[in-house]
Amino acid sequence: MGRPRTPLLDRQRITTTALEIVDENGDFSVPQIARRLGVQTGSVYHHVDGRDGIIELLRERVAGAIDVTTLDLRPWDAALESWARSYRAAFAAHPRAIPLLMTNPVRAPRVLEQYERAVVLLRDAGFPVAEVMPVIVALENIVLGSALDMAAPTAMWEVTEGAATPRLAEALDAVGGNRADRAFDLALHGFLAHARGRLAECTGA
Amino acid sequence: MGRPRTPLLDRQRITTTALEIVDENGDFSVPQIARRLGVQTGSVYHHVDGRDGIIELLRERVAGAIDVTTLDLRPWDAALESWARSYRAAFAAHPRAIPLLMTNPVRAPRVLEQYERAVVLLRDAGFPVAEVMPVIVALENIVLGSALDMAAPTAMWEVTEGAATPRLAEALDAVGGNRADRAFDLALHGFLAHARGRLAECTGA
DNA sequence: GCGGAAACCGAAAGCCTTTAGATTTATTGC
DNA sequence: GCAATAAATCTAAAGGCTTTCGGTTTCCGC
Repeated sequence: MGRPRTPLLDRQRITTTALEIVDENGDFSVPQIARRLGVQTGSVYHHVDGRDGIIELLRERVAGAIDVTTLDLRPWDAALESWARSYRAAFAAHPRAIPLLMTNPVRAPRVLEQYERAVVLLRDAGFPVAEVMPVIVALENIVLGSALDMAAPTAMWEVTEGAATPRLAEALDAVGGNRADRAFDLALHGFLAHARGRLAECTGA
Repeated sequence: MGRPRTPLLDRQRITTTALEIVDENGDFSVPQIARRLGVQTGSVYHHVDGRDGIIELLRERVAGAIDVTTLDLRPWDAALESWARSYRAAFAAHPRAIPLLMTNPVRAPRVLEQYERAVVLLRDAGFPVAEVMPVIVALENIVLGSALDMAAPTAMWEVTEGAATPRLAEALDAVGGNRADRAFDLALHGFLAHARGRLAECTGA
């Protein structure tokens, strides 16, 4: 059959289709993508660096939804909070993709720049050099832990029936449907309050 | 060949071998397990409910290392902190297994009981019913986010070379080799301080 | 002792990932 | 304009994985 007059595939369409399939099934395979695009499996490999390459594209696509402008906000804690919320929202938009994306770092320079800017933000705010990375990583732990919770609700939520855990069932009933959001808010606010305190110690003393 | 005089397989040995392989390779397959145990692939399926069943066994095995007695400690915040540390340490002992374990809830009753006890702990301490689950889930987010960080260091740690992010490189140099631990401590202490404050508001007002 | 259950083997179906060569079309240099 | 090269697709195949099924031998209760 040879080369078609107008290309049937490109990285963008492959990425979009893969994300579609992941949103539906929680996973994808190269043959599935090829079938949806009306193409043979092998053809996909001419545009993409294997299955892992597709995952990398998904990671960039999802991370691309993070709002970069949040890091321009002031004061620093408002910027950090907005960034964390936008970060989490980007993953929340594709919860079933999270397990695929979480296990490898984001390599896109676009994301690395955000970390660079976060460092500058905290240094300018008065944090000592050695304190900056712990703050950023801690925030990231909260964001990713919460994102993971949205993708893989940890146990119990479905096992409430078991009469072996009555108090747990009680506590679960008492929370609305927004348990994930409330937990995230709690962890985020707690962390920011603590960070403000540390900064006051450093600059005030 | 038929049934052997002494069984060659059991769930325990399968679990141990699977964990070994995961520790080495970050993943496992049923044929790999069979080869190590000198057995045909199909035989494994007589002891285990498929590949997913093996993952469930791994999850129970790893979670089994969580120290249950920590929840007996008082006051409540000491108990919570010890529990979180033990929880994290259990996963940290097998970092490469984390991606496999994180994406599904733990179904083992042994773990569910821990949540029941955590609920009782917080209720007794004075937390209102509706506040209990957010506190537990938030703590869990921090623990799992931090565990994930140990398994999949988020970007940058290896990409420091790029001169495009000088301030980031600077901040990275300023932290010792314990970045993951320091971030976890920061998030944990921040969260506990916040929780103590919330409790004071509830009981004091 | 006998019948059924248990534990293993061998083999096969069906999926996936990845690579290689063949074929046709586009592009580029002259 | 033409020849050489590059690009995009197909066909085909190797090799791995998961899971199931039937056959064979051994154990256990009665």
